Amino acid sequence: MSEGTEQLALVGAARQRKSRARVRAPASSRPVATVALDVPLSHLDRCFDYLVPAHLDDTVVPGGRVRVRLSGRLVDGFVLARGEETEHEGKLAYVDRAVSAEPVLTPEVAALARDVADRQAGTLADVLRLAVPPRHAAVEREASTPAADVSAPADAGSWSRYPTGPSFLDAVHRGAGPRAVWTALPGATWPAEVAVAVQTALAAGRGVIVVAPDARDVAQIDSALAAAVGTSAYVVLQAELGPAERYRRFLAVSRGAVRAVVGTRAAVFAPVHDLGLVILWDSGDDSLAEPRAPYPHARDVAVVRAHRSGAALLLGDLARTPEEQALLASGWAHAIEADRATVRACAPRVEVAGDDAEVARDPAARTARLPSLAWRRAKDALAAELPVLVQVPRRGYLPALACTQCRARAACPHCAGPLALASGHAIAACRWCGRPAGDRTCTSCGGRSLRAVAVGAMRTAEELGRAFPGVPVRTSGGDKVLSAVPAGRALVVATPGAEPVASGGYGAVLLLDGWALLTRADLRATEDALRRWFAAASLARSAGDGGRVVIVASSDAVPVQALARWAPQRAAQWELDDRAAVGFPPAVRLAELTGTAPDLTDLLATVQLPRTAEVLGPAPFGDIERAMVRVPRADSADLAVALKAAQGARSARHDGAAVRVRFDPADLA
DNA sequence: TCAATCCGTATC
DNA sequence: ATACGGATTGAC
Repeated sequence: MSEGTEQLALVGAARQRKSRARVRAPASSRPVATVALDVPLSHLDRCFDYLVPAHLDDTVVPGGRVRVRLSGRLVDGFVLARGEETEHEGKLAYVDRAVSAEPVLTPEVAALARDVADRQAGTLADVLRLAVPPRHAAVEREASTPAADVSAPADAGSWSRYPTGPSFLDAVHRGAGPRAVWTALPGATWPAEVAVAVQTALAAGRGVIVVAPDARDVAQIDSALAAAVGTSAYVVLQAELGPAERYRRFLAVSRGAVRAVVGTRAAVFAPVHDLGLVILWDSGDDSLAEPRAPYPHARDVAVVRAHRSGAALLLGDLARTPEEQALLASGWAHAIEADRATVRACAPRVEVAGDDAEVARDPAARTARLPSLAWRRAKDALAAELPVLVQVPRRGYLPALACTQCRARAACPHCAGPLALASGHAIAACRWCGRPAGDRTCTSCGGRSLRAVAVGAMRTAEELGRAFPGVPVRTSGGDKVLSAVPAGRALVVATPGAEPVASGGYGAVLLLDGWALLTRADLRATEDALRRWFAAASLARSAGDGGRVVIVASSDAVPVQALARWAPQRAAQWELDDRAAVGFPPAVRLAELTGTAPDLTDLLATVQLPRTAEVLGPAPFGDIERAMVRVPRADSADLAVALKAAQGARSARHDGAAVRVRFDPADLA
């Protein structure tokens, strides 16, 4: 045989093998598989039907993973359904391979993910990447360990401190799907209260999801839950687990072996069976905003999921976010909060050291620029052998422009966006719509001049320590965060969000540089400052036990007064009203579009926006550009549909790069 | 008149 | 991405 004919024979054999493999028959029952493909293209974000070959009949299951051919190349996908019919007019291709017969994508989560993708103008594939962890074949072969049964109903316990608390638990027990915004009383009881709610749903035979912003909060809930129902009644899901363990626990949930999940933001998608309750703790923390496309916030996902599935929803905080206030104002959720007398009994006494406060005479305290009130309260606590917490702002907040007279945030007269001085320009311009703001007056005091607020001048722990000689100093922040400190005389210096819990509570909590948190160049600065103040102040002992909080800030600022009166509800309503007045979320729906100038221009020219839409910009945004589109909340869905359609048209034409679309971004400056 | 090539569009 | 169809172009 010559070399040439040998080659021909080989090619012939290969072709024969191939064609023999092609002689396939469809499965005799439900031969059509509807598949959601893992492709990044926006215009391909829909289902495709494939034929199930007979030999894959048992392994192509709804919720399982397959590999199929799409226009010549092999792509991964999830089977959404098996059926008899297809709507597709043309010929169906066969499923190429059944990757896994493990039904990891439950119908409920698939529908939720579709809903979330639509609301965020994103693709189902992107949401599924957030919702379903990567497969681990070895783990899939293991059996899941069934959870311990929880049959003992929980005692309402400290929930009875809230007038509507017991009725909420009762409604959860009945499976009535109540929705509540819960303002937790200060102190360390909230994890135990979360555990009671979880136990209530579990004892009623329902599934539960608890989501918290970070590993520290998850750990607190974990230990309270372990005490209430035992560690084998639930799983903890967080990113730090590693792929195998993460998938193992995920499978325990998707197989129904475990009914309760505690975790960070991705846990809101956990395929818990017969979901009866979703709890979201501290939803104002921006770790709950997903940083990957399509940027859903765990709060929005939780709201949508509870709404779709009829599960109960509990949004718990020490303060209250404007979004929660909006849910209450619309009547969608009801409030769980203690009456004034109970709040007064649990809260510490909050005192304000104003801007012009007298600085302590003590030389060391003077060096640390400690107001004398703060210094005295700390001294008293230390004398009583109690720890003192000092909250100091982090370095490196974005410098904001503020009114020289009253320190109010400088806002654009046209769209209320933040003003900034571009390098080399003497006139401030709006970062959102780009308009120069040469001749403006401050809306709060009428002042005409602006200045950059130098924030983040962090006082060092050593500096503060010198004001209290002989007292042990502990620091918590950055990459070394303490979760707890023992009772006893100590000075604990922490950055916001990194405050350790003190056993028995702090004798005094000093919130230094309050105005620095308030004047951050972020639209959520006020909300965020309040959340961090309430969180730190909640670690103090109650007023009756001598707990004192000193905040160094202007005493006539509304948020400062809200803290002093321990009235997070009033602060949230005030903030929501303010956002409505200037047109910020959650009073409106705002889409942030970022991309190169040509891409943005093209998208904005293509998109068929709702009539009510207002376009701000594009304006420079780092190396690229940014535009904002805002609509009344009633038109949110129309805006998302319009942006999705425009993105789809662009991706179908292969016109330029995609434009990033984020709705109501958590960090807005 | 026919084939090679280009462009736009769908992808099951 | 790649494949396909229809239109366009260029050589005979």
